[in-house]
Amino acid sequence: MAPKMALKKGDEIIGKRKIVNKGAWTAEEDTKLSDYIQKYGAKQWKTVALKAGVNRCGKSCRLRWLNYLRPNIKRGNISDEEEDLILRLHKLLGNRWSLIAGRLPGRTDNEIKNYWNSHLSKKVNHKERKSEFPATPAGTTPPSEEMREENLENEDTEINIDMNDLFHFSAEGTYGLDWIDKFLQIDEQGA
DNA sequence: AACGAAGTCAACCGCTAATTT
DNA sequence: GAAATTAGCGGTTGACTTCGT
Repeated sequence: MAPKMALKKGDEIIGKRKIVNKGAWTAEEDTKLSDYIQKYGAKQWKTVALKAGVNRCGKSCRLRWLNYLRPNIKRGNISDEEEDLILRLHKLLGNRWSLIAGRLPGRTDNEIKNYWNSHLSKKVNHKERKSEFPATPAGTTPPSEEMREENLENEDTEINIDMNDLFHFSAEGTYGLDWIDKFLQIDEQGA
């Protein structure tokens, strides 16, 4: 009698058969997937999933490879420059995480998204709330040093640019990211 | 030390767009 | 041109960790 296959939490089961693993990837699965992709390339994720021997769906393999296993990936320690770039690009593009990640070599859309949700969105909300309380009228308590610094920072990140121009520009040209470069150049000059 | 709340992040889900048949 | 398949994206979830009481 064949031994029962151990089920981990989250494994998907149809009937009495274990179909695909779910949840956190093990080191063994990572190795198998990396080895397969290095040999045969990262294309046709369904095939990769089947042949790499990881018992995962193609989607899961793709995500794991793109976000953690592929070469030249950077993890953690987002620098001030990167953070500044994320803030500016988000101001311009909104939640277009893959586009933003495309401007940050080695960073993934998932990491940028997580970083935004756990760090930057709070910062931005904090600043926005502060800016709802403008200059104190004469005779009342002047703004604190901290608040004045916040205001200066807000001025620094103010974007003095006609967005219609930018989108018109992007529509005229190719679908490349030249227009974002243009935007960033203008933004840097303004800062 | 124990517990709950809050924060973080890896992974999944559902949807759309792009590509293939 | 239509249908099926695959790839990619953004939102959300849930496990784990850290912090405060």
